[in-house]
Amino acid sequence: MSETESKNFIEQMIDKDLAEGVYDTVHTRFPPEPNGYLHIGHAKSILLNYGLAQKYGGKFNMRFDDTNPTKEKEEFVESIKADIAWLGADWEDRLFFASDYFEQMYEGAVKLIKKGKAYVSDLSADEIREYRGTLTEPGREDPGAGRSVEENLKLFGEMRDGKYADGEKVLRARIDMASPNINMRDPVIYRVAHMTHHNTGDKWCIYPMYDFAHPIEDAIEGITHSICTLEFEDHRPLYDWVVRELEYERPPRQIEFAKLYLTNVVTGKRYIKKLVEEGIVDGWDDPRLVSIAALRRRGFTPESIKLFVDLCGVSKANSSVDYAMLEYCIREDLKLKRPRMMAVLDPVKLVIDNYPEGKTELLTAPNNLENESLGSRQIPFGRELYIEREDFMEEPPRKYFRMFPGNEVRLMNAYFVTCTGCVKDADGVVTEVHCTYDPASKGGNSPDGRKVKGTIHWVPAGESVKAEVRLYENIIDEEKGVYNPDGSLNLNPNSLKVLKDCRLEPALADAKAFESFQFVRNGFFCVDYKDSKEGAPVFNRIVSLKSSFVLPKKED
RNA sequence: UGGGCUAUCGCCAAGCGGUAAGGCACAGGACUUUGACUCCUGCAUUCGCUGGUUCGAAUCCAGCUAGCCCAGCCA
Repeated sequence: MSETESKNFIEQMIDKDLAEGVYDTVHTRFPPEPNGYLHIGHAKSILLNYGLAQKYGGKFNMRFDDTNPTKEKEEFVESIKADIAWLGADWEDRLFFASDYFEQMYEGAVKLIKKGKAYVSDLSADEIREYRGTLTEPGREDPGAGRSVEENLKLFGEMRDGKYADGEKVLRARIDMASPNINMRDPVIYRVAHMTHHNTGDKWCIYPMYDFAHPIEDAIEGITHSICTLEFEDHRPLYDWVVRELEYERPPRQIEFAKLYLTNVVTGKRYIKKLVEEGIVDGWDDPRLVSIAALRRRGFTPESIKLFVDLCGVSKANSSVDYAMLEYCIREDLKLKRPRMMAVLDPVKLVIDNYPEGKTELLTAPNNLENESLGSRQIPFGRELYIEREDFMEEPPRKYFRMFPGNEVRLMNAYFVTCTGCVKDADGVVTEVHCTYDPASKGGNSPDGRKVKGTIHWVPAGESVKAEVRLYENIIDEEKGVYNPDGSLNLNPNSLKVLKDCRLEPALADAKAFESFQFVRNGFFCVDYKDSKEGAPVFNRIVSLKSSFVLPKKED
């Protein structure tokens, strides 16, 4: 970090810890439960934790918080690892599973029992809820709280040995049933669950709860700063209680920050599930979603997501970041990196009447004017081309600089042409635009120094490749907001537009899956990996340009 | 309504007692082989509200108000 940049509140806390000698290093971790796919919100946490370790010359661990086998699956372990690696967070050789610490957690629980700080309860889940009291009334003591250390030890051992059915007994921490913080009212720290665990198989039938397991996981790994989201603030006293009672030296410190929310996108798992099940989207990686896999498929880069997360900042204020900020980040990242190619999304034929019939020539086009290192390519040019339908108007509005009868424009990287008219079908739809060219203006400049106001893109009619292009918009209706009054989603009926008759310049025919390009005036596009195998590639629009789709306003 | 947390421009966000950074968005203008990009310019006499302390307050104190989180044998 540069000296001039301000530090976020977490960095300030770390600086203080380091200065006071509370810790002499920084060790962070990202601890997802393998119960679903990662999304943009997780990216913030991943990049924050990884970035902190980097800035302070410390370490970053990857850890699966797999303490509840009823929710977890192996497939999520793999997808999460892939997403984090793609984002560029490197855990080196430190990939851990909370379930690998079950023995130590068990020993910790035994230690608590021996200290009189934990006891076995016979209460049912419903009874525990009743005994816990409410937000305004204190709880009552659990009948099991009176058991002796010996009896607790024996019972807990029997829980481990499988003597009890699910829900029959739990282990509770003895803290304070009257605490105003409900998390401190003798929280359950172990429950019975006869179930096969993805990692430990059938070795265990009791599993630790998050509040007990997490601080132990952090302490075992030597984590210094355990960064989590705001909803765990109330759990911090319990976190501190666990590491204190278990007498860890240099216990980790929990720090909470606000989750990242984005405007006009669906992040709720149950809503995404519904969209997938109802076939509204084509899976958890549908480009309209903001899962890491969806963003990747759409063509977002790890760099753009890093930029985005950095621009959003870190604070404790709940907030929702404008989607436009994400769009800015991908444009910013790609604009100098990727070639600018010509692709006509809505083609109409352009005939150059004074260009020799049968003649073709190769014209040279720079791949990116702002980045010479991207080189150049050759494009075949001939008498018949395709241009964008919106680039011709028989009766143009004011300030329209493109094709209209009598007007001269530049065909990008090619020649000046003067529009002479058009041909229409019986319904009045333009089927051909006609023009004449100035052979002296090859390359796009006239030797006599005359200027044109408009430049339009084109592809050769004969040698262009036909392709499908998918334009994605937010799946949520931006005007109406995310939810309907009844709680259902406000879907945007135009969230996906498929253009089947697009024409690309020949060089685009060989584009590979995930490869991205700038289409002149139409934005940034990426080859969809799911459809890249057969025939011409299918392009997903990553993001459009800021305003080039807007036709001139009708003025005067 | 018990406890915890938050409140600075349309959206994020610095600021930590010395007189409101920055980014996104937006609006003008210049430039342009696309109207994009780039480049200029503009954009909070005011920091949820009300009092108080102080020479001086977004920053300290008090009292309000609003929003978020907590009563899983989820994480």
